[in-house]
Amino acid sequence: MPANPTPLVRGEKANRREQIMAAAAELFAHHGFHGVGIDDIGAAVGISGPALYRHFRSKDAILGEMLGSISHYLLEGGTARAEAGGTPAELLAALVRFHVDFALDHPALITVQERNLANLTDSDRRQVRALQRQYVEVWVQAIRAAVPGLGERQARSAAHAVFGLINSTPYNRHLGDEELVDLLCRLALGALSAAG
Amino acid sequence: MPANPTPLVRGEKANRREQIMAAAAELFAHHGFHGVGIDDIGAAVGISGPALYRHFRSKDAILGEMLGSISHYLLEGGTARAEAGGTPAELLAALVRFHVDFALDHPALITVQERNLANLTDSDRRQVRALQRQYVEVWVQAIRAAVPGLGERQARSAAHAVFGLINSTPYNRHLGDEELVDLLCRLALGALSAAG
DNA sequence: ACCGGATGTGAGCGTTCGCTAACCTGCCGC
DNA sequence: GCGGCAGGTTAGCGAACGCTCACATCCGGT
Repeated sequence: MPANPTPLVRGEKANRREQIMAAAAELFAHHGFHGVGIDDIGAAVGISGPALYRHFRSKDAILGEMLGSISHYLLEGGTARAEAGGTPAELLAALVRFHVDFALDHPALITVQERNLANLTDSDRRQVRALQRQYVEVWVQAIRAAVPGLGERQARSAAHAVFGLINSTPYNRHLGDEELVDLLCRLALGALSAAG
Repeated sequence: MPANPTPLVRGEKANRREQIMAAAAELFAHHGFHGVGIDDIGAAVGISGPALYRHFRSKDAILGEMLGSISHYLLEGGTARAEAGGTPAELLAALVRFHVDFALDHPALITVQERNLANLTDSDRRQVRALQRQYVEVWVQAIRAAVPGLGERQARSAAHAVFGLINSTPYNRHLGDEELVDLLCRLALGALSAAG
């Protein structure tokens, strides 16, 4: 039945961990970390219950790796744009666009990252927090460069607010993707330019 | 020991339900609905475990009443301002200010309302959703009146985005209350005025 | 041909959860 | 001053949870 047997199957097997993480993200986003059982996650990828422990050390480890890779991706993308050069306004627009794209491409991940930080192991939470702080710092620098007359703390608050603005939309899609990206970018940049 | 014995004590007893709801809100906001046990809530108000069932029918009922009263309060405050008259810009500013005040006065409530809708009973969720829809509608009308050239769906998305902006800040308070209220109002109105 | 590691299953463990039951206590109205 | 009710306690039930274990299966390399 499968047209291209080995490579696709092999690909699927190698991607089991990511497949599990994607399913878990969806479930965590909808019901919360403690509202999802090991069996639910297993069922969502077609295996059942304890088979997950062939791929992850624990349920906490799934969340830990999920949030870890998200914050890593965001920080990397943010610093890359910061180092790319351009005017302050261009950099800010690039950061906004980057974050918006991520939020709309991975609504479940953004939701989990926003809501389930407190459910991490202590050590996982420390790591994720550190990455998040660095990411916020990239934004703070960009905001202060583009919007004159803003203190560091005000810029930090504004950054968090803009994250909230962007992250809130994933599950409220009344608009087409293209139009929504455009609207969110305008809203975010409009907010920031009114901050000074 | 108590200075004014009867009235205060009686007041406290009459307020037991609200006292429980306030403690539960804090716990739900931090750990998620399923991450909080009946015993945790009891301990937070100085009684232990099953005594809660003298005041609430179930754990779900606590969340249900909590989210119900929040959405009721928001809708009431929103419609009151909508009916108060004034220019479209003034109305929008009043709505923003109202929502910001609520978010900063009751950070835990706003957080729970944002994150734990899915944990409600089906019937509770229907009721809360209905109230929320009406509240959003108040905003949609106000936004379209104040910002020309915005379709209904764009206005709805913008409203959700602004809720996200405002609701995100409760636990990120680097600024004093006064300054934060001011900043959030400017950000929200700046975002909306850039939406057109 | 066969062995070994990777992957999955089902049973079942100890714990925790939401909730009920039975009982106790102090206060208010008669 | 006493009876009843509001509000609290502890014990414990049944279910669900995270996780381990012993065992089955499949598949690639020698």
